[in-house]
Amino acid sequence: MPRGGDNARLRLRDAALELFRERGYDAVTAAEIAARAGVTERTFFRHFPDKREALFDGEAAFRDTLRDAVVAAPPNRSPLGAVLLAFASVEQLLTDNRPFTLPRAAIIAKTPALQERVLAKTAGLIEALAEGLQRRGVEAGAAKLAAQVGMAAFNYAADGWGRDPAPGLASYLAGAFEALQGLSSTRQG
Amino acid sequence: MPRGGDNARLRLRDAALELFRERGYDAVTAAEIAARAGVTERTFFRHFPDKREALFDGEAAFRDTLRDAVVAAPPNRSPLGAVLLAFASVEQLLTDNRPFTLPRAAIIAKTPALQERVLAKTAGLIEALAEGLQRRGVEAGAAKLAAQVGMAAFNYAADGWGRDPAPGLASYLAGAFEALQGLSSTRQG
DNA sequence: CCCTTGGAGACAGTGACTGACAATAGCGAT
DNA sequence: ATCGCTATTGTCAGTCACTGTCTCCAAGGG
Repeated sequence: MPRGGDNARLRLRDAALELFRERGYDAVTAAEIAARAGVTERTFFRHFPDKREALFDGEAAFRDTLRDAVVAAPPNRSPLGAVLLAFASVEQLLTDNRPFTLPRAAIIAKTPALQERVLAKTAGLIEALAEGLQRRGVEAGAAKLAAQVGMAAFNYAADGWGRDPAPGLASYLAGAFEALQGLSSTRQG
Repeated sequence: MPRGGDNARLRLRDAALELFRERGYDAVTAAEIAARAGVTERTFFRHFPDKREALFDGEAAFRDTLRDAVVAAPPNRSPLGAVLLAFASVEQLLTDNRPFTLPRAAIIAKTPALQERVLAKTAGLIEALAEGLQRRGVEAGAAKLAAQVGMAAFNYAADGWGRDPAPGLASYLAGAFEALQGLSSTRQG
């Protein structure tokens, strides 16, 4: 593999995050990102299929981790239980990545184009979860449904976790599971 | 309202659908759509914020209809019950629009960029459902959760309905509701 | 030492979108 | 009829995301 010690892809990713933080996503051109990384615009597009993707590097790996965690869940777990356990198992990973994901979230919150890409990534995660469930013998339709519901529960839990991480993600996930049961009852909290 | 008898927006929408069907989304330029509609490219972008949006004209109205249906559901309904009832109430509307949505779906299935936009529109629908639930007194977090779960159930139901419309959408929605209960049990269907 | 391989530069081109300004068509008021 | 008023469109110029193609160069293997 040519190209000396430094990895152009990493420099591009970092340069993009920096510039987006400084001036906002829309006000930064791909050429500027490339310049800060010390390469040409063409090279930027060799590493990332489009400008947005520079902010989502590594998502594929996370996707696979999550899918494998679903497969690895104890076989006596229900579909939804396996998904929630998988989310709980990546708590440490999510915590470690926070210094990177927090500023990223701030940028995304300001630009609709990036929010759209987040939705696409989320859909990819759901698909991976469903695939993991199918490997456990869950029927395709039920797997998709459970994956979607599990993702909704995770979002619900992550919302609380973001506000106060002390109780731990697992605790919030348990709360989300209970909230799910309440959705079918007329009694409202 | 100036401009003779014909509505440029409708012509643009129709022209876009035709051209996308003929040659695929990517191979059609905005200028070509405008030309077939008898206007200039600039006018196209006055009616639609971007090229994709030409395929999603009217979604905002559908969104409002669905939200109002949630609000109008009998007050004794559970959050999830209100959402599912709202979906059932638009069955006729969905059936009527099928001649338009079917070819559209074929185009979308072929182009990732449009699939991403579908996800954004779906997120908008979920938000509208959640807003309707909040107007019924459901707490914000629970409303979002119920809206997401309800949308997942609708997708599950619509999948079966698309394959065999005879039993009616409401019947499939009831089946989805039952499937939801099964997600927490180890027993798999 | 040559030859293969793959990342990177250079260059030109397409097409989505935007801002600014001018032109026109219908409409109500006079 | 005519004078504006306003909504809609045309025109033009420009930016920027993204792509194809060709060339160049560094490393590694024989």
